[in-house]
Amino acid sequence: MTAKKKPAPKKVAKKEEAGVVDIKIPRSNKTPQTVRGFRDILPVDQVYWDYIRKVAPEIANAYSYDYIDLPILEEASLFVRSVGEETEVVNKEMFVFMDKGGDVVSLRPEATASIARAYINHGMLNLPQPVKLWYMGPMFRYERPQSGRYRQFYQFGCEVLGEKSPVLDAQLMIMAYSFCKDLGIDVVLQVNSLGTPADRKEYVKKLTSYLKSQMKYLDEQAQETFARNPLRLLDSKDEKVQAVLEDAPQILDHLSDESRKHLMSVLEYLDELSIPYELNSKLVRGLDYYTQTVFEIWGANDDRKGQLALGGGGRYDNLIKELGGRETPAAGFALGLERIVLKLKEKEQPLPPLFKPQVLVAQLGDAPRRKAMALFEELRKEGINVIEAFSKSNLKQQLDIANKRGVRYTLILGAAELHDGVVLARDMEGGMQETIPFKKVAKEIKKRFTEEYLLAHPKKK
RNA sequence: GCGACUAUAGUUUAGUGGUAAAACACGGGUUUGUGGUACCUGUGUCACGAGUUCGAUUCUCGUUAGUCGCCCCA
Repeated sequence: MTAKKKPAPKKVAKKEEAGVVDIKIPRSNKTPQTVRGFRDILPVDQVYWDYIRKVAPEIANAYSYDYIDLPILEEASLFVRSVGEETEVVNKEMFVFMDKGGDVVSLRPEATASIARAYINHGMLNLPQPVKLWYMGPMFRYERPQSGRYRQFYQFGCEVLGEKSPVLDAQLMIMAYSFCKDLGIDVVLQVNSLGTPADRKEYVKKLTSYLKSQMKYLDEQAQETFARNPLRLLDSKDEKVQAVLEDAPQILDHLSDESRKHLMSVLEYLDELSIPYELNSKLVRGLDYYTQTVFEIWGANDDRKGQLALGGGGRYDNLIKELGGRETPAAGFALGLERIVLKLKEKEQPLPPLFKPQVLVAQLGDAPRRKAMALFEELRKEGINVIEAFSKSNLKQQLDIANKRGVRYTLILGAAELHDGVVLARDMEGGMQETIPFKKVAKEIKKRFTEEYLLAHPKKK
């Protein structure tokens, strides 16, 4: 009576049959370069990433999302089943290859599919619902690089599974909005609903028959898109296409009562909190798993042309079932962090670094250096932002570094000071110097950096 | 995947058919104890490969990479 198990997919007998080849790694005398679309994010740019790494967990924690690490490599079939076979992401942008065992694997092009897989694999349906997860990490798509578009790019995303309440849709949008807002980026949400799969099917039928009557106004490329997925024509940037679409049926007019109610409820929450959004009936998303609410985050002053969405998301009530789990409603969003950084760089006020050195310990000679190192450790343990330049020997260089790093005080320790058991504290702003006994240094420095002191002596710049 | 443009020091740029210049940045120094100014000094196989030429960093072609548009997406 046991249901017949499907025979396990035949293991490919020989690697050769699977097309696995031993790759000879070419020897090159050229200086190595990063591969196309991949790049180093250098220390000068890390200040932006520091803020992102600070704000992302703040937002996630505030809404009770738990962090999850997901593998960068997955079975390629995961994405075919989730993102969709006919999507560009899957059929031409995935980093797919066969590993040495003959398995077809892919660098992840996005994380939602992995989240759904993890939810199923680990029986998260037995946890209190909804399960709220967030992640941050690199994604990979084999695309033509452009500004704000790399083959390795980073996403911050939040996913909520096991609950279909519209309040969660709204809350995800609020989170994405707040993330940008906290970083000082003005954004507007674009919101639409794709309804249930049945609604969507019905609408696509109507849209198709309308577009068929307009075929003569569509160019070859548009016709191709139409053949592949008529919905994709809706967000076309082509003016002619948009002209044709003016009289096209709107999806919002073809939602079932239930879908309409869901959307209205989402919008009411957004209205209540005065979150800026636009209802955009032409917003469709490139991933097949979306149902009901979909949204994107655009820069406040961007139009659709030439501007990239900072992020997007929506509801995917059928995905987990598609992947073999139980029917589980879910929703989520992801933000493109390179694009966030681009926005941060556009700001006129540069972001102040999160670590602001306060004091530099300078030393002259071997014995003073040993004492200076001990002093450095002491101040560090006291929580003072102290820096040093122990590899330098002359005072001039050390003061130069103190100046460039913008510390307020340089503590100078030479043979004379060592002998007297003091340091010379130089105020880098006025040039005033005073001697402080070793034992009092930490206390004195702290005193000078209390808030009252900073208020009375506002920082320069 | 398609189309266009670009490629000279770490960066931004000049320049020339006879093997390169400036500014800024960075390192060192201006008699080994005082920074933000000044002066001196160092740092380039002129992206890579081939062709034309007596000779190419300069002209031509190819490759690679970047930028922009399309496609698509974050």
